[in-house]
Order: sequence, then C-alpha cells, then structure tokens
Amino acid sequence: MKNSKINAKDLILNVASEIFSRFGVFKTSIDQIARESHKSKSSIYYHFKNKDEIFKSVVEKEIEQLEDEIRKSINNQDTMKGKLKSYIITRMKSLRELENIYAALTEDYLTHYDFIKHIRKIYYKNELEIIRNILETGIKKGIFIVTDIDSTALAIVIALKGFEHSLVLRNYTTKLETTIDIFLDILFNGLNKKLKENISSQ
Amino acid sequence: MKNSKINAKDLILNVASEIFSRFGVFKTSIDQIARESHKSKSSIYYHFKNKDEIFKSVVEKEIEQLEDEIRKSINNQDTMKGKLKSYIITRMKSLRELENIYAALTEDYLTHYDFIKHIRKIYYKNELEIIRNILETGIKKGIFIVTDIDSTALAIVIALKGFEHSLVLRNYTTKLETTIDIFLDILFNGLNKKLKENISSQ
Amino acid sequence: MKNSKINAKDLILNVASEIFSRFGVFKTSIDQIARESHKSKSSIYYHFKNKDEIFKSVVEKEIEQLEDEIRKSINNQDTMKGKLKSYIITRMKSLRELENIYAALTEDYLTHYDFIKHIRKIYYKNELEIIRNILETGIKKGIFIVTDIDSTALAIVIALKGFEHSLVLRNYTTKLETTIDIFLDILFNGLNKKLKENISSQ
Amino acid sequence: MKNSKINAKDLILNVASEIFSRFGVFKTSIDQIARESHKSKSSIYYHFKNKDEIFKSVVEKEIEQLEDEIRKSINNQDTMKGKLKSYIITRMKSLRELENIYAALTEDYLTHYDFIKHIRKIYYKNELEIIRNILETGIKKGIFIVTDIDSTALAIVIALKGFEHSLVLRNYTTKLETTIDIFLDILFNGLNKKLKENISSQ
DNA sequence: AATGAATGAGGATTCATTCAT
DNA sequence: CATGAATGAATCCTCATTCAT
Repeated sequence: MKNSKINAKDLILNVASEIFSRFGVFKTSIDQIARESHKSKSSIYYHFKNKDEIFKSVVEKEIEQLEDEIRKSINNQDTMKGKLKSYIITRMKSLRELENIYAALTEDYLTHYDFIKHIRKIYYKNELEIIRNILETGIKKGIFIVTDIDSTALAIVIALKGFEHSLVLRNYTTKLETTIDIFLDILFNGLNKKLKENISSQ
Repeated sequence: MKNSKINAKDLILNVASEIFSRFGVFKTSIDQIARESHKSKSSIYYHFKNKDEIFKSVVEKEIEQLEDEIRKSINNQDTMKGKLKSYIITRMKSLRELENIYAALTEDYLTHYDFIKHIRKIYYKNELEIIRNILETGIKKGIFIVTDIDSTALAIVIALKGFEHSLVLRNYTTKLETTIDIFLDILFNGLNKKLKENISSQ
Repeated sequence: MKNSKINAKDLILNVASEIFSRFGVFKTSIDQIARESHKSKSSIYYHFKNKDEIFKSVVEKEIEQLEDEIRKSINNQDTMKGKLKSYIITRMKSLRELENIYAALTEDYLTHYDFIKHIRKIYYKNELEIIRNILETGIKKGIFIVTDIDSTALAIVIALKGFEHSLVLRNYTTKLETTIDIFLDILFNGLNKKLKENISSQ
Repeated sequence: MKNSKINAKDLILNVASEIFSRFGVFKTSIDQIARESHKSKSSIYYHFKNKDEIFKSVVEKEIEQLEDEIRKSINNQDTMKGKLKSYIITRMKSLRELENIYAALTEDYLTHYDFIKHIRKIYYKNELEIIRNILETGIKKGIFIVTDIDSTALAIVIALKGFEHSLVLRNYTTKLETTIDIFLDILFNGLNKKLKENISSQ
C-alpha cells in the first residue's frame, strides 16, 4: 500500500527534470510540471518553495549521478588513451541523459543562479584535475612531452567541450565515435615525446 | 530628408540584436525592444509581423556579417597555422558580438524554429569546408598526413566549438589566447607528416 | 504531566495575538501562526474551526484583560483628575499591547464581522459609562458644571480616541504624556464650575 | 464623439477610490477594480504600473481636494470659534468622502509605503499650523491664555482625531454636530483667559 | 492530539498581439 | 508611418481549508 509508490517529491523532480531538458528552464511552466506529474499546481508548491528551488534540486541530483559514472568509467581503464577515451565517452553518454546539467553549464543566462556558478566552478576544476592527472601520468611514463601542463590541460578540456556540444545538439551522431578516435589520435600524436623537435610554424 | 536617418526597420533590428544577445530571445520582450528603440510597441508590429520575424531577421543579418569577416581574415594569412589561428580568433571575436546566433545555434530548445535548423546546416557545412580546405592544402604541401579528411575536419571543427563556448561563457578569459596557441601546437604536431608511424595505443 | 505545559490552544492564541498585532489580521496567514507556534497548519485547524475563529478568540481574550486593567487603575485613584488621567494612561498602555482589538475596532473593513460590531457596542458603552461616572461624581462634588452629561461624556470619549490613535501610530511619542496633561487641564478648566457664565462665541 | 467620455485613467482612479474606501487597499483586488470599471485586468496595467501606483494616485488626488476645501472653509469664517468649528466640520465631511486618505493616514500597516509617510508628515504639520494660528490669534486678541502653544496645539489636534475617527466609523452619527459643539465649548472655556488662576487638581 | 499531503480559488503581473485613428 | 489603448492568455505564487492516518 505504500512501498510501491514513488515519493511525491521525487516524482515531481523526475518529471521536472524531463521537461526541463526538453524545453529549458525558462520555457517550462509550473503548470506543465503539475500537469505531467498529475499533481495540482499548489501541490508542487507544497513540496518546493518555487521554480528555482525545483531547478536547483534537479541539477543537484543529476550532478551526483554524473560524477559517479565518470569516476567508475575511468577506473575501469588501464592505458592512457583508454582512460581518456572512456572519460570522454562516458561523460557524453551521461550528459545525453542529464541534459539539465548540460544546459545549466552551458546556457549563459543561467549565470545569475548563484548555485550554478558554484557548480560550474567545481565541475571545471574536476575536469581539469582529471586531465592533468592523465597528462602527468603520461609524462612520468615517458610517453608525453608537455611544457605547460596547466595550459595544456585547459586546452584539452576546452576542446572536449566541443564534443559534448555536438552530442547534445545531436549533430553528426553516427560518426561521433570515429571522430573522437581521430581526435584522440591527433591529440596523442601531438603530445608524443619522439616528436617535439623538428616542428616550426609552417 | 531621408539619408541622414537610419531606416526605422534597421534601427529596430539593431536594438533587438543588442538586447537579444544580452538577455536571450526568450527573455526579451517586445516592450523592451520598443522602449530601447524609442518606438511604440505598435510601431514594431508595423514593421514586423511578430517576435519570431524579428528574431529571424536579426539572425539572417548577422550570419552574413560573420561569414564575411571570416572569409576576409583567412585570405589575409599565408601559413597553414596562420590561417587556422586567424580563423579561430576571428570566429570567436565575431561570435562575441553576434552572440545571438551563437545562442540560437546553441540553445537546444530553439530547435523547433525551422529556419534555425536550416541555418545550422549551412553554417556547419561552411565550417567543415573551411577546415577541409586548410587540411587539403597542408596535405598537398606535404606538411600534413591525414587518412580520413572528412572525419579529421569534423574532429577539428567540433573541438573548436569548445573554444567558442568558453569564450561566450567568459571562462578562462585571461589565458584563452595562450590556450589556443597550445591547442594549435598539439594539433599541428598531431597532423605532422614526419611522425605518424611509431604511435600505438599506449 | 500536564501542568508544566501551556495548553496548546492557549499557545496558539498567544502567538496569533502577537502576530495579528504586528501585521494585522488580513496580512497574517495561518501558515505564519503555525510556524511561529511550532505547530503544523493542520494542528491549528484541529483547535480552531478557521481563521475567523482564531481572531475571535484572540479578541475576546484581550478585551477581558483590557477591562480588568482599566477597572483596577481607576479604583487606585482618588481625585477626579487622577481618575481620568489614570484611565487614559492605562487604556493607552494596554492598547499598545492589545493592538489587536485596536485594529479590530479601527479597521473599517472588518465591519462585517458581526461579533466585532457587538464588541464595539459594549466597549463604547463601557467607556461612556466610565466617563459619565467621573463627570457625575465631579458634579456631585460641586467641581464640574455640565448641562448635557451624555453628550459631554461622548465628546470626551471621542476626543480621547485621538490620543489612542496617536499612540498606536507612534507619532509624537516623546511629548505624549505632557500633551495629555495639557489636554486634561483644558478639559478641567472647561468644565470648571466657577466659569461657565461669561463665555460667548468670540 | 470624444468629449463625452471620461478619460480611462480617471475612470479607473474613481472606481479604485470607491472600492478602496469600501474594502481597504489590501482586500481590494485588481480584478475587482477591472470588473467595476468595465476594463480588462491588463487594461488596468496598461495605465498603472501596479496596485501600489493606483493607490498612490488615488491618495494624491484626494489629498489635494481635501486641502482645498479646508482652506476655503476657514477663510469663510470670522470668529475664532467659527473658524475652529468650520475647520473641524469641513475636515470631517471631506474625510467621509475621501475615506482612502483617511485609511492611508490611519492604518498602521500602511506605514511601509514611503509616500504615505511623507504625506502624513506634511498633513500633520498643516494641521498643527492651522490650530497654532487660531491659538495665536486668540492670544493676541486677549481671548485665550496659553502657556505652551505647541503642546496645546498638539493636544487639540490629537483630540480632533478622535472625532474624525468616530465619523469614519459612523458611530454616533446623529449627535455628532452637537457633540462637537459641546467639545468646542469645553475647549474654549478651558482656554479662556478669565479663568486660568483658581484651578487646582481637584 | 497531531500532522503531512494535497488542492481550489484567487491574485498580481507580464506579454504578444490587435485595432482604430 | 506611427501609435495609444486595450486585451486574452499565461504564469508565478499564496492561502485557507480538507482529509487520511
């Protein structure tokens, strides 16, 4: 009589999450959320102070899931390239489902949400950290040659954003894995130790 | 009697463009456009059928400017790296001003605008074309070694998106130019002919 | 087991009273009362049928306290002026705390509460009665000369309202006691027997 | 075709004024104003920024009328008593119609409106000024004897508030004029020069 | 005796759009 | 060309009240 039911708050959160990612936060009305969760508008307000609070809860929930999945996927790989690739792919697949965070991290006009600013900062720090680690391990192993680790990590992180972006916009969906492979090849070549001497601006 | 005045329609378009990029299409009201262009709301409706029509006009106008600037900037460069770098920088600088399109091309929830879909297609095709040209020239000159030109071009275009993205979100603003340099270095190394043999998955 | 605790009903009443006087009946929500009495909203409804009932109870409770205090304060004085002054001061001080009633008796738009109408009648009757008594005693003692006792009592009661009013609005707070003194001087002079002949409309 | 119509803004103001005085500002909804002025809710918002703005406009309009009428009525009287009485009566009659201001000047919870605070200050200053003038003229003519003019003026102004109050609450309506007469008698006696010596606290 | 959950009815405000002039 | 006036439809949010437990 009670265990088969999903908590009302969670139900609302799930519905909201789904609608947010379909239409964006601004274009989603509380009415819509109420309708699709089969609650009254005021019920929504019973559980959440206001729209922002709903959005906040949705994002917080998703960010946890994301970090979990990424952590796992990296640990499951041994080679450098494997780790990096796994990282990129997992991140993308997760983001495909957690489009809310993606929006939160992407859409400029969400900047005024303070908690979004906060999440962004942590999120980027995490990403940089992960890439830095991979780079450092590569250097130690004598595979990579990198002068400015921080800037290089940054460059890679930024470039990877482009892939997420394409993913969420669902362009090029078919070839995306191939494209990632090619990108990683270029990247690894570019970092490879046995080169790095006879290159000049051509 | 008429040449000293800016066409009313253009005035509105300019104002709208500016506001759209500050607040996003959705959060911009006709009222706001009317107020800031010193016209009455009904005046706006005299010139444009509705809000969508304004947005459409704004985007069309800006996309032309963007392509113009990019074309010029590439032609002004001789070296491969110069062309690529010039392309990236110009594109970014233009996008900073033309954040409208950027938003339009990015914000997923605008997908239902048919003309946005249309513009996206053309826009990506253009980008791919530009990168392809650069790659092909590099190959012909014996500088680059590339197996699958299309996929490589795609990988690069996508990675570049990450940079635009960072730009618009105004993260990492200080180091961005350095970061681009480093990225281009990796890229050129990665494509360089004199390597491309002794790399395996490490 | 029960004597150390304040009755829940009374607790609610006290809290409600305090909030009502801070914000007025209309602007006070049941939620607010619930929150500040550390009860659930439904708990409030367990004890009281509805908001009106709460208000009613609050006012009834306070009106009793008020009358009590006034009765005592008058009995503690011997002279006419002493009684009158004591009456005014006590009434004011009490009203400051029982601003609820004051609001109830003042706010015109509460007129539709039948019980407020009822209380008003009684309340004014009481006041008139008190002033009448003072006047009659004064006349008997040969101090006052009054033609129409009822109308005079009424005039005084009404004038005193002005003082309450100022008190509640917290204007002139500093000089108020002095002002009351002066008013009483004028009043006593005006009623004094040894005059009352050579005044004409000047 | 156009001169027979009342300005829409004024129409709304009139209707609002009337409803405000019947139900108070808080209990009046924009919907109600819209309905009774036969406009759409949004029409109301076309003419006024928000509810507060309507209230503000209503009060400002009425305060002007009030001051006008009072000025005139005083000038039409020669004797002291005549002036005072005329002042009181006019003020009351006007307030009966301009119940909005009355509410605004009376209801404590309106204090947060800055413009109300402002009006209140000016309004009280005006009243004090008028009474002071009357007192000073009386003193100069050798009719009154007053030690502390300011405090006396204040005492009278405050006492008069009681009458307004009774008026607006529509208590004692029948006898009110008589009551005012009696009050003025007491007042004039109390201030009369030929007394003021042999009074002690009785 | 108490309360968590839910809700209908309202209420303020915004906004794209229409229309007569 | 231009605009003042008007409005329907949405939208966020509040609140008194009910009910099952």
